[in-house]
Formats: sequence, structure tokens, C-alpha cells
Amino acid sequence: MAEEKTTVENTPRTNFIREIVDEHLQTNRYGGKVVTRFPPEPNGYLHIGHAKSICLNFGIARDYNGKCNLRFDDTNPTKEEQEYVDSILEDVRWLGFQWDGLYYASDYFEQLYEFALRLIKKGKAFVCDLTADQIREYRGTPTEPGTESPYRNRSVDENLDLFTRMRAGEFLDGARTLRAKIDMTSPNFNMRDPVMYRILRATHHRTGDVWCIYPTYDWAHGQSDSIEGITNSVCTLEFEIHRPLYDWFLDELGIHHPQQTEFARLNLSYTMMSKRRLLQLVEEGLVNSWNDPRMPSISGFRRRGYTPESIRSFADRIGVSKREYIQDVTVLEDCLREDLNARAPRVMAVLRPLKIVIENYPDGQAEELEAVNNPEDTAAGVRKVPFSKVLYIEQDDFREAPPKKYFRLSPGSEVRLRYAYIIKCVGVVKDEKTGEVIELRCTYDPETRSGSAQSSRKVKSTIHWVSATHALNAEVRLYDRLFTVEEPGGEDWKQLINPHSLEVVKSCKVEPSLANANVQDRFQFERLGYFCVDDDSKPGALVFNRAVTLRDTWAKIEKK
RNA sequence: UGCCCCGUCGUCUAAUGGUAAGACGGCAGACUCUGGAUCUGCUUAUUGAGGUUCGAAUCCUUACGGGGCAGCCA
Repeated sequence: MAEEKTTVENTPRTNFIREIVDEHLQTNRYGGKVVTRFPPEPNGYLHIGHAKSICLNFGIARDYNGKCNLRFDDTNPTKEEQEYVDSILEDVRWLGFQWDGLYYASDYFEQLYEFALRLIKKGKAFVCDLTADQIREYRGTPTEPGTESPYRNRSVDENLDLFTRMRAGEFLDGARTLRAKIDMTSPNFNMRDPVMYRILRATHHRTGDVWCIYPTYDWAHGQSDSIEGITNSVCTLEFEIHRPLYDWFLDELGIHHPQQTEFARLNLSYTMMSKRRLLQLVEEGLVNSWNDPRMPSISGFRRRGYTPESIRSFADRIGVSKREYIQDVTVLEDCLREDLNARAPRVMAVLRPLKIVIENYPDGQAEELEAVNNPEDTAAGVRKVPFSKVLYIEQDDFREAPPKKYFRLSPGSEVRLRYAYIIKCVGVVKDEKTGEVIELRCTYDPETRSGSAQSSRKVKSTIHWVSATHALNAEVRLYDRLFTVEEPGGEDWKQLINPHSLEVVKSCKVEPSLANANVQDRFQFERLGYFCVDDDSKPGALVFNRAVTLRDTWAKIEKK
């Protein structure tokens, strides 16, 4: 039965898969046990789509007091690598899940072989000498039934002999296969005598060169589920048509029979989710690495500054169904904002500095002003921020000719400097040659210091700033969506890559409290967004990634 | 045009024969020392046609639309 939820972000609504579990419990189909599994193939890095599956499978195990295994579906040695195994392990853990069993389909190769022998003896599998091309021809078409292989009726003894010799390495790669004997006239191609084993001399990342025959997905998956006592084998829609075969193998073997259930995979707007194409992005240098913060990989999101909580919350919010869909990426972004709004310390940082001089502030004077670390969390406390005569503000917070509804600084106008004083712009210094504004002359009102008795005077807006002499330099990497269209696809998908997906801004100025920030620390840069210390960051050479912007009402107004 | 799956606000998800609900987005407004956060209001949906029923998003039939399936990939 469902347990009480323990955390705020993990309050999943029910879904049709949980309802199936409920039904199993009610009918006692699996003796009250709930066992799921997450079965990645180690041929690439995990992405946000996998996160949906991970949260689903591990979430069910958690909420039903069951178990969830992590099992690598490593039946194709030509594509799989230890590097991927390692990254998957790390990503699942980072997402906050602990597997009950850690298994590999390759652990079961011997058992699978025994099972195959059983089917052969039952007359339900045979060794076929047809080539790959011939098998395809014999398979028929959607409207025409297939043709039975001429090798279909070999004797059990001959099949046993041949299959043993396949394993022993007596035949060339691709020379023979072991096939299930089902029904070449089935409207479901998967039932037209599907291949169970192929001869393949490739070094497996775990079993090395011990095997030269490898089980296919269909043959390995269900039986692996059965061996582990899985009750609910949850997979994506494309395996729906494989379910009759999944069931057939288990029934013929007469072993524990999990329930396969399919759900719609995650598609995110403006995001590429194809593993193959993500690999291409990396290999062709279109992004810097698998964990490039623009990548939808778990490691990419991690580096960018996403929290495991936000991703879990996302998985809960989007739900599970059988309907193919494209999820709006803004939902994911909102999940991050929601999480970081509650937790991230606030800090002041100026991305594109504009120097201002407070003319009536004493030369050489500095004072420490108190700033709130997180207005959403009083326990986060306060810190001191240095203030002095020369400051930097955001270039964007000044307009010489302010448009309507522009509340910030302009010649003659007043704004509050966050946690400091109200200032007035009294002069604009421009570069003689370019006409560019290079400095602002301002005055401050000493009566308006934040927190003081007379500080309640209202001005239209409050802007962030840093003290020029105290500020730290930093590099900030601004990310935008990797693709320019909602649904990047088709053959020319690479043309759809957003040329502005990364903007590196050097010579940013950040408040001195950031001196000791560590890699992966996350902050809200007030009025700008949430930022995360990048892997490349070093003391004295800070590098931040923008994980997500704040909601920007002004940007909307100005767009109109 | 063989078989299988799926059609609910712009986008997702819910409603399990009994008032079509929530989230994100959008649009207004309130509040605010973050144009942040928060709060309020508004917007908009059951693919069509038949049928069963007192009553249908839900069950049946059918049409239409979308997706999938002919790897010795998973």
C-alpha cells in the first residue's frame, strides 16, 4: 500500500501504472511484492528522459515499500562501454535514488543459455542458417505473411548440437542464429520467428571474450526481469508491440512472469532527446562534452546548476501516460526556480558593469551594509556587503532615454541601491569618440540608508550593485536553449542549433562574499537568475553558469 | 492502407457512468528595498457522427487525426 510521502517535492499523483500496481496488490497477483527496475543500455549518457523513467520506477518502489533494481541491459558489446556504466551509476545516485540490486544482463548469460536449451528441447527454438538478408526477405511485409525458414524443422538433437557449436565458436559471425519457433503469419513481426542469439565476436565490457554468441534484447530482457523477480516491467511505448513476445517466452519457459507496461517517453520542447544525435553533438564538437550545460543529459543539467530535487519535482508534475507528447520546457525551468527560490542564497553580481561615482560620498570611505541572504528563509541569516564611493551597476539598469514604464536609472531619476541608499543620476560621462556611456555621476541621500529611520522613502525601483574596490572578477556563462525550434528534428536538425545558446561574459563583478564559493554551489544573483559555480571555476578565477533566469516582467513589457 | 497504440484548455496531467479540475504558459490587478517571490482574477478543452443510459470525456460502433511496427539495435 502507498506510504505517506515524506518530502515536499515528492508527492506524485497516481498514474495508470501505479493503478496497475494497486490492482496487482488487490488481486494478490505477486504475493504483495512490488519490484521494479531501471534497465539502461550503457551506450550513452543518461538524459532527462531517463530521469522520468528513473523517478517512475524508483518512485513506485519507494512508495509501495518495494524494491527497484538498476540493471544494465548490456547485450550488445559493440556499442557498450564501461565509461557509460560509470556515468549512469553516478547520475542515478545524484538524482537521489539507491538501487536495491545492481545487476547486468550479462550476469545472466549462462542462465539465458540454459533457458534457450530448454526451448530447443521443447521444440520451440531452432538454429537457422539464413543470412540476415534472407531472414528479412522471409519475414514478409505488413500485408503479407512471412515464409518459414527451410531450417525450421531441424530435429531437436541437431538444434542442440548446432547451438552448442555456435557457443563453442565453430561458426563465422552471422553464419547462424537461434530463433524462436512461433508464427511466420503473425500480423506482429516480433512473433515471426524472432532471433534469440546472434554470433558476434566482440569484446564485451564485462565478459570479455568468453562469449561469441549474444542474446537479443527480446530474449534477454524478459528473462532477466523474471530472474530478478520483477513484478512490474515498465518501458516506453516502442516496446508495446514486443509485449506478446515478452509474454510468449515467459509462458513457454513457465517461469515468473512480470507485467510489462508501456508509457510515453518524455519529449521536451527545444530539446534534442535522441541518444544517437546527442552523441553526434558531442563527437562533432557542436557542444563541448556530454556534460556541457546545454546538453539535456543528467550530467549537463547537474553542471548547469539543476538540483536533483527540481528534476524529481518535474517528473512528478508531468505525470505518466500513454499519449505521445511534447512537454513545454518552461515547466522544467519553473521547477528549478521553485526549488532554488526557497534555498539559494542571494548575492549581488553585475554582469555588464557600468561605473558610477557617488559624488557626495567621502573619498576613501567604506561601510558594511547588512544584506538578507534569503528572504524566503530567515534561517539563512544576513551578511555584510561593502559600499563605497565608486560602484558598478548593470549597464542595462541605465537608459539615457528611458522608454515608457522604465523604472530604473536615467538622467535626473532616482533609484534605490539594494540594501544601501537612494541615489540620483546627475551626470553622464561618454566616450568622446564612440559616444558610449562609460560612467555615471550620481549623488546619494544619506538619510535613506536601508534600515534607518528615514529609509522609508519610496522610489520606483531597486537595483543591484557592487563596490568597485571590493568586487571580485568573474566569468559568467549565459545559456539559452540549444535549438531554435520547439521540435528539432528531420535530416537538417543541425541547422536548427541556436547560435546564441552560449554567451560567455568575462569581467563580471561579483560581491566579495563569493570568494569562497565551491564548484556546484548555487546562488541567486539578485534580479538576474540562478547561477551555479562551474567545474572550471578556481579560487581567484570564478566561473558561473546561469542555470535559469528569474521571471523577467520587464523583458515582456519591453518586447511589446 | 495489415496489425497495434493514442485523441481533454496553447502545453501537460486529472476526472475511473454523476458539477470537466490542477499545473505551466498567456492576460489583468494587488503587494514588494529583487520589474524576484507571494496573492487575486480572467482566458481556453472532452476530434466528428451514431448508439447504450435517467445521465457519457468515460461504455459500444464508426469516421477522422496522430504515432508505432518489416535490426542478427535497445
